[in-house]
Formats: sequence, structure tokens, C-alpha cells
Amino acid sequence: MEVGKLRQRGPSIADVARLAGVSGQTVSRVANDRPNVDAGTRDRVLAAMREVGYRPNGAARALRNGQFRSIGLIVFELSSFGNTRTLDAIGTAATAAGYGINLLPLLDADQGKVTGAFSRLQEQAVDGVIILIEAHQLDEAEIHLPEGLPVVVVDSSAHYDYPIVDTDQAQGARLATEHLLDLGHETVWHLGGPESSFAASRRRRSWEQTLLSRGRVVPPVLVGDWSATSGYEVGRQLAADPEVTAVFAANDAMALGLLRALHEEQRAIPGDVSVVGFDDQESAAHFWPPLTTVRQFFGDVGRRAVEALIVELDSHEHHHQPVSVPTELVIRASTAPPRS
Amino acid sequence: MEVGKLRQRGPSIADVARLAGVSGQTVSRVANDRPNVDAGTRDRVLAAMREVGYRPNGAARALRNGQFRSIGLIVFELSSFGNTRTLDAIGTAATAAGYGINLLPLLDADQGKVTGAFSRLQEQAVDGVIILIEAHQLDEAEIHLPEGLPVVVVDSSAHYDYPIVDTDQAQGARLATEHLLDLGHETVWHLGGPESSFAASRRRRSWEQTLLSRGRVVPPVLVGDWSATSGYEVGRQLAADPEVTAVFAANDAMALGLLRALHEEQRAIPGDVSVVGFDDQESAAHFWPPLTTVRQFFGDVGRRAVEALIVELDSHEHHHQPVSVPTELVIRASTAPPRS
DNA sequence: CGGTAGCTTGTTGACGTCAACATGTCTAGA
DNA sequence: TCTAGACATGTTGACGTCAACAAGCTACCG
Repeated sequence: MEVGKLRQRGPSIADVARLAGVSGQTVSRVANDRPNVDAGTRDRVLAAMREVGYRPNGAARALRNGQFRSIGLIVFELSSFGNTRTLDAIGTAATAAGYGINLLPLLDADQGKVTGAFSRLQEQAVDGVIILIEAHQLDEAEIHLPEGLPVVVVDSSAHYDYPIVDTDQAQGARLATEHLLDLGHETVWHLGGPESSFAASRRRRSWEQTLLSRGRVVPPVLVGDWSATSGYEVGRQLAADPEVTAVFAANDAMALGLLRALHEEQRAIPGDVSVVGFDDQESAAHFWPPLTTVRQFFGDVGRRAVEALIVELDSHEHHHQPVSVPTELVIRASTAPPRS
Repeated sequence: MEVGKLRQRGPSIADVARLAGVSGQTVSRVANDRPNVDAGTRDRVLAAMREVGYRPNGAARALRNGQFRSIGLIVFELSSFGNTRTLDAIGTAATAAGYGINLLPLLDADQGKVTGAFSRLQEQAVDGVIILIEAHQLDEAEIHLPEGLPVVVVDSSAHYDYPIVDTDQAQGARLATEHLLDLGHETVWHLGGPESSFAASRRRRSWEQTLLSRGRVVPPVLVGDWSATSGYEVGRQLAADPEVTAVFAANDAMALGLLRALHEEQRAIPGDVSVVGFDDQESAAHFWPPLTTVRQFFGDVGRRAVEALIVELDSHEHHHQPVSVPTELVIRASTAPPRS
């Protein structure tokens, strides 16, 4: 695409200074709310600023100060439910801390080829980076994170040497599985997320261990790709199997697809089959039937990611203690004791 | 919150130049892929860059060039379905065009007090701005958009003097209403969005006009706030009224709440009541029953917003012809002819 | 009345990059 | 052999801001 031609520049400190009849430095002092400026002078400068429509040039400031006061945010799938919420929280927290957010979306050009953010990161004006993508995407992207650039990883595997902030997937999956067992179900089936997702594998492993620690049979895992469509397709197998009385779906969207499959097979929920989801997206309370699910606190995850990054920015020390945000089980109408 | 102390600066062109034994200008030429550099020299410079871990300083570039190659994006509610998708598309389109995205979230501090983006915009390093919030929020925010800053407005009222890009709400609402009438329903009820939303009022007006132009009775409008919860609460009234045989909900989330209310009242869908939504979020196909809805092309909206902004950036001419992106009716199982 | 402390204001230079111009080197053709 | 032109490389300065230092002024003290 075309590159824009140069635009005429806006008014600078010098323009304001000329109009107000003072030096640039005085204007700078006023602009930065420094003390030691005569009230009259300040008013004159302020008036001049308003007249010429002055606004400080961020680039010049960043150059001078050696800081951009901006955080890069590398995301792959912007529109997945969790990322959206986390992004929201990151935006809020960063803004509150006086940092801007620089979105660095990974372009999924053509076929799985992940490029974009990392090459662009090279020249992005950011002080640090928060990475909000799954591990395998990070691998595919031929990461070449510049040395010395502070980084915080959200929701990913632990095999990078960066601070990590994430939901406590294991605890959540245990909550879900135990809830179903406690209701009296013999065992719990699992509609898992994609193999490539670290979050999915942690949920799966925890489900498995919970079953094992109670001496239950571990049924084969069915795998979806997080989408409601995959939940529906895979869910048809579960719906057709009369053995199945309890299912833990790795997210709410797949749980929704599963509910549909069960409805189509005329299996009563929770009479014949109980279902638990993961996420607690707003709409889960209005699924039919309302979904019992594991609530994630994306807001906390985002907020703590920003906090961790700012600590790194300020101290240049890594706090490699991973931050784990606990979940909460929300019980609704989709779960009940097994019939008979 | 604390402000970070100064960080040591990264290596600059000068460092690379020293190491490679050339002038800074030559390094600059290599960095910018300019021709007229000896192959050997280029290699030497590239090696030096790699060694010191050079990456160009965005701030210095921006200062020099008078351009930031960055677009500000003012958003209020990041996590609403439509905004999310639009944001995704904007990110992709902007990145493809070589622009970065600067997120400027509006902080909803305390009680409806909207601040943040606009004051910060003053000093943000952006070439132009895309506004992605509803009109009334814009009003509350005491806009003071700097003169001469190119702006494009998405999904808002027309009373600002900026180019507008939006979904063709009227066409979509007409599609939904006509579909229900064509099935043979006497009239169509409407579960509308909040008064303050311009999109909601356009959908509502179009629904009303479609009914009037066919000589049908216009039932009273019930109003929600876009959330599934509000759809459920308001929907209970609709579900309790045997007169109601067809409902057009102003978005899918409220339609979901309505479906739940209808299930609870044991009203068959679509046997007793037909429902149409608006948005076509991914999960709508897996609601129970799968939801007939009006598909919005958020991707196109986002892409065209970026295009419109870039035109403005390049030409400094406004193209005040609003861009209207058409919708598409997706017919699923939640609509059928009325019983009898 | 000299001295100094405190305050306001101004001057200078450097942050990193790159366009414009200047210089130097080599080749080809007259 | 001389000159024009192509090409590689270097030098200078300006983009806008602000810290550091310098300078000027007033007030107050002994």
C-alpha cells in the first residue's frame, strides 16, 4: 500500500514561544507543569498554546527522554473471548499507569505463516512487550525478541525465560472435575482444546490427574479447536454415547456446541448429561440450560501482566516467580447428580 | 503509580557505524534498504548491527520524518462483540498498510466519568484517529480533538464533521423484519438496544418503517442494554405474552437471553415464537435453536475505516461520503411460519 | 550599602535519524 | 589523456524537547 506523503508539521514549542514572547524553555516548563514560572507568564504561554493549537510532540519527547511510555502488545487472535477481556484489562491498567498501548497483531498471511509483529517490533517505539499468544504460535513466528527488551508472557508455556502471568488452569480444571464427581458421576469426559495450546493441555492434565487421584477411569479425550462449531461436531459423538453422563468442556464456546448436540440427540441436560464449561463468558448464564462453568478473572490477569512489566521496566530485574490467578466455580443449571 | 526511571539507551546508528568502520549515513542507508551501497560494506554493516543488537529508534525516525506511522484508536468498550471484531480488522488492515495501532481506551473511572483518551490524545504520537465509540459517549467525553488531526468515526451518529464508516443498520433491520413478515407473521415485536445508541435507534426506526410500509401494527418497543441478561429480563415479558409470535432482537446476545426466557416459559421456538438476531456472532449458529440473524461484516467496516483514514492522511481531503457496509440475512432454525 | 539567597527566565547542546549536499573513485568514451 | 557520468561514501544540520547551567532581578540581612 502507498505511503503517505509528508504532512505539514504542527506548531512546536518555538511557535508558542515566539507568540508569547518568551523562550522555548519557559514554554516547556509550562507544558510540563513545572513550578517556578510566574503566574502572568504562565497565563500568557497557555493562551499562546491555545491560540496556535500546540500539542507536545511525542516523538521528540520520547527521543529526549529515552522512554516511549508505551507498551507493545503482541496478540494473535484478537477476537477470542479471553484475549479480548485480557486486552481490555491491559489497556485500562496501562493507561492508568501512564503508558500507551501499541497493538502488534500477528498477521496470519496466507497459510499459517505468522509474521508481522516481530519484524515490526524491531522498530516499534515501545519500552516493553506483553505477549498474548499461545506457545506454538510463538515458536512458529521465529521470535527474535531484541535483547534487553523487557517482556511478560501471558497464557503460554513456561519454556521462555520471561515472567509469566496466567490463570491457574490446573486449579480450574480440578474444580470442574471434582464438582461433577462430587455430584455422584462415575467419571467425567473431557472435551479438550487443541493440542497446540498450552492452556488446553494444562486443563486436560489436571482433569486426568483429578480422576486418577480418585481412582476413576479416564475416558479418551475428544479434541476441539475452542470454537462452538468444533464443540458441536465433537459433541455429537458424546451425545450419541449413553455411557456419557458428565462432560467437562475446556471452554464455554465448545460447551455451547455440545449443548446443541445434546439437544439434537434429545438427551436431557442435566438429567441425562451434566456439562461444565470454562471461562464464564457473559452469555454462559443464558445458555440453555444456563451453564455451570469455571470463571476466569481475565481482568486480573491483564492487570497483573501490566504490573509485572512495569516492575521490570523500573527495576530491570526479572521476577521470574510466575503469577497464577485462581478461578472460581460458578454452578448453574447444567449440572446435577446422575439419574438413578 | 510510579513512573519508571530512565533506562539505558540501546545502541544507535553511531555505535554500529563505529564498529563497522563506516559513517552513520551508510548505516542508515543499509537500515533503510537504500540502493548504492557496496555489497561488502552492506554485509559488514549488517554484521555490526547484529553484533550490537541495533534496532532503529522509532522516536527519532518519527521526529525526523514528521510522521509516526501510527493510528490512534479510541475505544470505549473493548470487549463488546462488534468492537472486538472491528478492532481485529483495523489492526490487520493498519499493519498491512505499514501503520501501527495506538490503543486509547476511555477509562470509565468511578461513575460514568469518561476520561483518558482525549486528554492523552493531546500528546499521543499518532498521525490520525479512528473513533469507535457510540455517540453519547463521545459527547460525555468533552471531546477536544486537536485541529487538523485526521479522524474517522465508526458506528456513530452523523453529527460530527468527520468521515463515517458503518454497517448499514437500516438495511439489516429491514431484512430481519421482512423475513418474519414474509413467513406470515402478523407483525414483529422488537427487543431494542439502549436509547443512547445510534445504531440501536437506526435499527429500531427501520424496523418500524418496514412494518408501517406494509400496513402492520407497530407493537411497543422493549429496550435492553445489549447484554444477554437484559435480553432475558425484558424477554420474560415477551415470553409471557401469547400475542407475540415473532421477535426481532437488536443483537444476538439479547436474542440469547430471549431464547432462554422463552424456554423457561415452555414456548416452542420457532413453533410458538420466531426469533431473529443481529450480528451473527460465531456462537449464534449453536444457540438452541440455532439463531436466524443478520450478519454484520465487521471486518469490512474495520478495513474501510482504515482505508478512509489513510486517504485522509495522504490527501488531507475529507471524503465525507459515508461508507455503508451491507449486511446479510442468515436463516437458521429459530424462525418459521406462525402456527395455525 | 555590600552580600547573598531565592526566584524567574534564557542559552546551549544532545537525544537518533536521514535528506541534502559534498567529496572521492572508477569507467567509458572522445 | 582528458572529461563526463555513475556510483560509493562522508559531512552537516534540523526535526522538537528539555536538563543543565548561566544570568538577571528582587528582597532581606547584618
